Amino acid sequence: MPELPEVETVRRGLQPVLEGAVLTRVEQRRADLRFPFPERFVERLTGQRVERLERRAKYILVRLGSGETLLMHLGMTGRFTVALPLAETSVQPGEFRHAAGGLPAHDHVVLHTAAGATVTYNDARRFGYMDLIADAGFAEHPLIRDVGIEPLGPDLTPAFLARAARGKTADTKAFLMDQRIVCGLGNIYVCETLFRAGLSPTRAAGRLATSTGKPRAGADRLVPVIRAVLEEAIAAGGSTLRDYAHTDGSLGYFQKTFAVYDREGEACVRPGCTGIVKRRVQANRSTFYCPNCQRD
DNA sequence: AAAAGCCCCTGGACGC
DNA sequence: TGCGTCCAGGGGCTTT
Repeated sequence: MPELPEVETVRRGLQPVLEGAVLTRVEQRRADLRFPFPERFVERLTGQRVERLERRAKYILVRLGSGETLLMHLGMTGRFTVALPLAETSVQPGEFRHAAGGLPAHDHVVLHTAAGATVTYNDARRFGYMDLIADAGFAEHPLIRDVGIEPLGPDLTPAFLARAARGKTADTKAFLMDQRIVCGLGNIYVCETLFRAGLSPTRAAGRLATSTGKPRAGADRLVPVIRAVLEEAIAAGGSTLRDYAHTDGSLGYFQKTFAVYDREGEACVRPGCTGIVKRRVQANRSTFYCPNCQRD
């Protein structure tokens, strides 16, 4: 379920366990996820100190003492389980399924720290992946090079959106989903953003800009809405995470009710609106929207 | 170059 | 209870 807010929530959950930790043992239980693991994956991680945990787009970046960075993408079903040294405090965020043979199903990578904690990566569909990238030249790496601006940073402005959208005939939904322009938004938050901004998902992206690339009203509305949607989701995930870190282990990510996502057939939540949320398919993904609030 | 399709993979929900 | 179908928050690759 990882879009930017979920990835950031996971990063914050892993941070107290991994930052400053030394990886004493690493288990890699299969040769590939979406892509093959890099050469000598286990050897290059074992013995390393984790300097910092960062996030870029939907990637979690583990900065290592060796001058390499472990890059992790969660795909659709990637999850981490953290087990702390004391049995009483061990927590298992998310479901913990066991295969018939004994080993938990789909636990592909396990990191053991010198302090006795374990961090387990579980990914049923294996759309996630991991890579090890030298810090020198990191920005030019193919996985990083073409990633667009961070939506919560200073680069997201109406002028930026207008310049990027100018002349584009693709619909606004595809424009916001495109990680090369603004990163971090996925299907849920694009639907929520378009609803809150009152923009039709099928509207041509080029209409965010004038013919000379200056922002029009849609671009002005999108910027604060994108920020608000993501920040609210992070705040909700963060509160869930505090519970998980200190008490019963009931993480399961951020579960908030959405305004339109997965609400086909339900009444629009906007006060006074009599619209019914519709679902349509764009680029093989479901789009949820209110045909009344998002006419154009 | 941009846009549209297809594909990767497993599991859960649902209908019969 | 079992089986078939559809759907899922990711994005890369190929075709047009």
